[in-house]
Amino acid sequence: MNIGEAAALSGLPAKTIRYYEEAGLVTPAARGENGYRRYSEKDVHRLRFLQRARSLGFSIQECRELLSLYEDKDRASADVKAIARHHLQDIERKIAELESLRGLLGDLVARCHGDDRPDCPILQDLAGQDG
Amino acid sequence: MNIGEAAALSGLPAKTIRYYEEAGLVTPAARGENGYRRYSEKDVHRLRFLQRARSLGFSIQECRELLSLYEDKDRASADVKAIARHHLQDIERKIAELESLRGLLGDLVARCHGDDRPDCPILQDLAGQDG
DNA sequence: CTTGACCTTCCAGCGACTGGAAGCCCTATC
DNA sequence: GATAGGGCTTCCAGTCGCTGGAAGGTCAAG
Repeated sequence: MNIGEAAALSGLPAKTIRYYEEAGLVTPAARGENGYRRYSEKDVHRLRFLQRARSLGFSIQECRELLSLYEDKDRASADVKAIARHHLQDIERKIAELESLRGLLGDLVARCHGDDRPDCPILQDLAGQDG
Repeated sequence: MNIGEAAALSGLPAKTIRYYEEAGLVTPAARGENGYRRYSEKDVHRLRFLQRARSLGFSIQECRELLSLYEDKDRASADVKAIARHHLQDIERKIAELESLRGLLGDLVARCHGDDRPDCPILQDLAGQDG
């Protein structure tokens, strides 16, 4: 099949599939005489794997590692788990950061009366509590 | 003062200050005869404002708007609040996304025994529940 | 007079795409 | 046969907010 169909089946834009190819994640099975990329069912499976892994927030590099573990029938599940746990910690760190921001910002927003007068605790905070 | 001192006082790297200048956020009061940027106390105040706003996660564009409201003594606090609330919603959306990921991924990690055997619920999920 | 810290500009790269231009291929219709 | 349209190709540029580095000018201290 051509890239369009592979895109439809994998849920990835054709542009992204080409980008993944450049990044060394998926190489189409062959090229047609016209130069078109031709994908096999196996390629589409790989693309779907990538689609899912990316939607879980794994980086391109992590996807590479996950794919290679996936292909390795002698892998240790511990290796997969290590990658996933690392990513999970990353997510938790980001959540903590964002929650801290939400706290700070939520407080400022709550304290700003938000009318047509100029005085504003948000700007006061940004300006260093003095203006 | 030169850029180095302004950097130390504002908490921003000199490189970042130059970048903000290019982005039209801060223009140094003047240039010395040697071509060096010269910053006033007011400039440093502005830089600190930016430092604080960026640390709260406001985008460069939002910083631009916040600064212009800050300079405008006839501003309505409602305008400031609108920007902040918009940003807050953005943060909350991101938190929700990350929490969803944390749920999915945490579940997979918990279900993976993580030993030297190859079978792994994480890879199974990525591959579409079929291996 | 040299060393070293500081400053200048410009260019490149990060991550993961995304948009667009220029051009070839293929099919269908007139 | 001409034309229109869609899909495919490549390559380049832009996104966001910096950050690193190269090449060079400036300045104060020893």
